Amino acid sequence: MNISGAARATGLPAKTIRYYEEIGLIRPQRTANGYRHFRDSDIHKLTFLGRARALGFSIEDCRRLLALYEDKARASADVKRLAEEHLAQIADKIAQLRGMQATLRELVDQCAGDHRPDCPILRDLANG
Amino acid sequence: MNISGAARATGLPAKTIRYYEEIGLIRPQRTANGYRHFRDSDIHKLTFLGRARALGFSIEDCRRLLALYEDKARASADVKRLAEEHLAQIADKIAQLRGMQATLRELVDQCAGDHRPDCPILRDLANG
DNA sequence: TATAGGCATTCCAGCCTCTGGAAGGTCAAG
DNA sequence: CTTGACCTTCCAGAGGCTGGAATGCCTATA
Repeated sequence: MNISGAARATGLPAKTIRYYEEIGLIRPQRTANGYRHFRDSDIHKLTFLGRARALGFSIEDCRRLLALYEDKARASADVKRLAEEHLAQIADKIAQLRGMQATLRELVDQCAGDHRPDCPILRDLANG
Repeated sequence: MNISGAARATGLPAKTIRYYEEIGLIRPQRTANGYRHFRDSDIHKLTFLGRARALGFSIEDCRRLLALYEDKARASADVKRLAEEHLAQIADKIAQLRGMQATLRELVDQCAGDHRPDCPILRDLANG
């Protein structure tokens, strides 16, 4: 399977697949003409990566997850710890966004939103 | 006031202040020796920028907000629209994070987290 | 006056994760 | 033999800083 097939099979853009090879997440073989050749195991890994990325894991976390995935003597505790740390980061981000959301929602609700210049949003940004 | 004073006054790192000048958000004067000189209006703008960034507005949004802030003939509707669009983006991000959170939480809860290799998290990543 | 230190300046590189585009090689169909 | 769809590599840019190097200025003290 060449790169466009791998892209179709995994849902990842070809550019992204090349990038993942460049940073050493996958090592597809090459055919005589220099084209990448993706085996089933490469497709599996790419799919794995796509799902892990969709769950918000960083590339470095993905690298670790992939290593655990391939290590048949892994401890599930190691996977769980990674996932829990990531969950904590997600929770942090959500909390931060909710803070912004609450503040901004309040300001927006107070703003007349008409042709006049007076604006509580700008006032708040200017004066705290 | 020189750059370290401006940094203290606004809570922004000096590096960030230089960057904001580089991209044209502020235009501090220069003294004879080439040092930046920050007037009160510059400090106000930097403070404004710091608050807008803290609410998650992009740099380009900040540029627009600053322009509206300085335009005494603005319509508050323009500010409100910007803020509402940003609110929508925040809501999108939160929804996306919550999706990840729900999925990952479920997987983590199913994982024994012990010394054995069997792991629902990896299974899910591998097989959907 | 020499020196030390703490400021300031500019410029370049890197973070993260791709994404777009240019310039060129390869392959199958007509 | 050409066309068009692939493939390759390499370079640049996105956003928003952040770190570091090399260099210059200013002030205080010995």
